[in-house]
Amino acid sequence: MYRIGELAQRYEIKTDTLRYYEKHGLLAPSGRSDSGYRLYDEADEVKLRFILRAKGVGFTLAQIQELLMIDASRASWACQDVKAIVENKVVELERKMAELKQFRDSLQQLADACCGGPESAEHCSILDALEVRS
Amino acid sequence: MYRIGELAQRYEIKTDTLRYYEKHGLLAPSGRSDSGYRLYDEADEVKLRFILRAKGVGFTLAQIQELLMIDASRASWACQDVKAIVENKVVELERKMAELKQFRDSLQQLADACCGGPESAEHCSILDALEVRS
DNA sequence: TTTGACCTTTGACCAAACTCCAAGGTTTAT
DNA sequence: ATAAACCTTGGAGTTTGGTCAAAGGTCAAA
Repeated sequence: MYRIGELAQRYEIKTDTLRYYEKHGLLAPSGRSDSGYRLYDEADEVKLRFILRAKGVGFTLAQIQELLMIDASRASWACQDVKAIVENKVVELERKMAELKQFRDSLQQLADACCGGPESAEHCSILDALEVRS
Repeated sequence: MYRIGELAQRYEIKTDTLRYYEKHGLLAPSGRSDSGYRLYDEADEVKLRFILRAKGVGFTLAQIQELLMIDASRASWACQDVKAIVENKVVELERKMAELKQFRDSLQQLADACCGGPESAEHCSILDALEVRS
């Protein structure tokens, strides 16, 4: 069982952030010490990792909370419902990936076309690079 | 030349958002009518599309402003500098894409493994799905 | 010429996701 | 036994990115 400071330090977040997650129903410590200190266990840590990864790929805390609640109560859901929700998220992620890929390809083409020398970048327009390709 | 309402409507944003972008140095209309109405031209629209696309792939307005300023003053930059900046952005985008891909693959595997039937989803854990694969 | 749909500005307000502060209790090392 | 480094709560403040409202000016159609 870890105290809040240890968990925060290991994931490079503030203790305040963990308290914020608790307050907003995302991650409650599984216990408290006699003196009232929050105590987190391995399962809490798994949940935290999930939260941080999901946040990293652009989900809002509200969306993450939804996923966590589905997961926590999955015994009372039907497989087909969970599958549908997960497949929706997959579609959402793929849309995001496609957007990112287009953006990257455009910038990559600009970088490739740019001589990279010491002369003026007059013709290296970032706006133009992102304009043409749909 | 379009007025603020027309441009806003075409990009499904609020007129207030365009005024906000102007106030924060992202997009100023290229002119004003006699009566003081903002007038946007084709180049402003290109810039707006850039802003919306960049925002769509997760850049903050501050980062977008930076790119716009580099673009606007590129005549006074060296090719190598612009190329370096653009290549940095490409790396950033690729990191994001890799994260997204991992997340999607994990969820996809859960969806694939899930029977999708009417029985309890006890064994379809979203947290578990995202846990193992690094 | 007046009604309705536009536009202007200033300034307040909002939600999300933290982040900090104050006042105090706990633990641990010396 | 006392200082340093933790922890508690409650509440206030911050940043980002808008969004709304008030009070008024403009313009086109009937």
